[in-house]
Amino acid sequence: MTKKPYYMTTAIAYTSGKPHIGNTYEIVLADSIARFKRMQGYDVWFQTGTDEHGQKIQEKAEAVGITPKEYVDNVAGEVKRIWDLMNSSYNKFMRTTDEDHEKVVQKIFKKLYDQGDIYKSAYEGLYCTPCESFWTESQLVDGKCPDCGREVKPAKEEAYFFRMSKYADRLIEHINTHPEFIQPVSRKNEMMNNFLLPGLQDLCVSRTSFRWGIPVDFDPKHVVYVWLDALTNYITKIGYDPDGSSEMFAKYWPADLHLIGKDIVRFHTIYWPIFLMALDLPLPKQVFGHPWLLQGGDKMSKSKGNVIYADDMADLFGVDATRYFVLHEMPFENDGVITWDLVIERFNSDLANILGNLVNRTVSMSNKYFDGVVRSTGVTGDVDADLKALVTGTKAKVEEKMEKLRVADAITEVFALFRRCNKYIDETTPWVLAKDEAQHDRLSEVLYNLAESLTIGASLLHSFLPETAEKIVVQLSTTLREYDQLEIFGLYQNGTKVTDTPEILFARLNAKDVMPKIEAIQAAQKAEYEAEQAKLNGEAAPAKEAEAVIDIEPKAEITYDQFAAMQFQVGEIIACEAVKKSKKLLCSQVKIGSQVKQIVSGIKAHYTPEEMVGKKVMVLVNLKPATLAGVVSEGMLLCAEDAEGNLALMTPEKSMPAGAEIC
RNA sequence: CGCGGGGUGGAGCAGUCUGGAAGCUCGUCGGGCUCAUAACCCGAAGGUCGUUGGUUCAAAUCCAGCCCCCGCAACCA
Repeated sequence: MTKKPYYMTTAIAYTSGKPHIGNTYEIVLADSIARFKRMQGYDVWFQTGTDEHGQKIQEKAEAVGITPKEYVDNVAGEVKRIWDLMNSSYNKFMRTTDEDHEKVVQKIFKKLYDQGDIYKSAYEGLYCTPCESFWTESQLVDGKCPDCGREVKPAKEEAYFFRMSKYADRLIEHINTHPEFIQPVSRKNEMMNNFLLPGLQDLCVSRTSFRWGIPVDFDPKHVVYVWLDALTNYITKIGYDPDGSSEMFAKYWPADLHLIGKDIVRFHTIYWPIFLMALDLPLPKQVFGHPWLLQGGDKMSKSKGNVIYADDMADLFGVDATRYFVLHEMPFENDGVITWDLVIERFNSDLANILGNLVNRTVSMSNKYFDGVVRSTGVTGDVDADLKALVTGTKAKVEEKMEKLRVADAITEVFALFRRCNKYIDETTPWVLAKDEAQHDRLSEVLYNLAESLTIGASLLHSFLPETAEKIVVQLSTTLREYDQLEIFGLYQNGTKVTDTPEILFARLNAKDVMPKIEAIQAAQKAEYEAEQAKLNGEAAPAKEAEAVIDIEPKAEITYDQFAAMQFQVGEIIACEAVKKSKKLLCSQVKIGSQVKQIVSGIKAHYTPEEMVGKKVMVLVNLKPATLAGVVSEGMLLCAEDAEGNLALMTPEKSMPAGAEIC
């Protein structure tokens, strides 16, 4: 009987920097699923990789003076190194700069163009360079990019578009008839309500504004834009070809699972299926948008030195402890929290106390009482049945959780087995039995039951903590159990001699010992960041002296009359409060001469209401009143703004009365 | 009325879709035990399930309103 194929992917990592613990979560999660599926007997193809094109990468490479290719080679190597460090068992690490991928992407583009799904037009709109996105007037927030809040510039670009609307109805139909397609289900409604039901916009699938991408072969001015390039990796690397696909493709497609972050669910459940429909290919069976792992309290920031990287964690705690943490702490639907305190707590309580200590005490007792030889004598006790029932029942529970991709819950089930073993030791009190010669055989049976339980437990643990599971069975002088034997109690070879030199699996950690190391890592990170910044500033040496200088777009010349039409006066802020329902706005009562005007300003990020009060500021008085966030504003407080968008109110250099004209 | 997520014992979370005795892990306190990594086992305290109102025999769970927190930045999954 041939094995059933199972094809799963992670998102491919964007090569803009070293992956941190959050990125690493996805690969470990995927790896656990892949290992579990293999144990269940599936023929698993597990693919991951890197997404290496785009304007941002081109710019980053230019900034450090190397070619984009050198840049991505570097980062891709780093990503792969971390994936390998985490012991991930991917079958293929693909890169979007791989030649075979690029070729097929070009063919796909041509095919879609030839059949009319892609057409040439022009993109006109407001462009945000850092986000590489066009926006319409109505999408802007306060006139700025809704994604990043930065300035947008009007731009026009010749571009190819994909006719999304053509397939929208088919996709809606598919989503409605395949409830398992988008997981967790809460994301499904989001997609339907926000994107599908209001009507799909055609998607821009090429760019002319940068070169670092796959060229459109019949129109070399264009490069293929990111999603058509990135998403297709799922098919190009297993042998899809518009001119005839490979056997491998026939075997594995459609994919069983795309594991992705919740932020890119939209691309995987709307654009990707539509591309596939256009190519006349079946859709993947399931897309799972996992939540994020967030740094507790403080935001993750390199400048603060509190970014948690997988390799740092692995240095401090070991690879399996790192895997355990991200898998266990990540809930199914909501974001998870990671702090060093939590890591240490989990490490001590679960890995050292419950698991490591259990293995250690079991092996120690076998050595102490029986010179390491574990033998079943058939002398059972009342409590044995309960132990055996739980141990042999664990497989089904783990399987059930894994079926639903509830990996954290699956691990909890495995640990419930280990907890039960600890309890069993207390119930049977081997040290008491050891004092009574008549209980010799009972004692032997108890230790046999423990060794057997641990073997089964280790086998179930293997998908999640591969190294640890192997270490356990080595200490017990046995091997991991086959999946379909995990419901059978008593397969541990009678008379096996366990190791006489038990190794501590996880040595308990003292926060006092660990924290200095963490502080050292964080300090190093901060120093590295500052060095980088210094280097960047240093390389822009000519500009360094003139750091305070800033150039802005020149505006058209105006006449004196136009200038004179604007009335500026000194205003004194006599009261100020935040505008409710707004993130950015403060509402000030400004005394100008004998009258008081209400003025709303977008400066909440830079001034608190308290510090506003009492300031004398420059006010544009005769501006037409406007309503911002439901509040009337009768003028404008003038500010200077630097390149980062920091604001400084203009105040008179000498004390001036409220109402004084500025001219 | 921008979008989205969330508010459950000291901490981190499950439970909410499909109403029916408030649960898990950690921590705290008390007890037990000594094979083991000061570990393990048992017990206890501790919650008006953000708030107000509604539906119901019954609401953490369904409905309506309100309050508060977080992200919409990046080093991005």
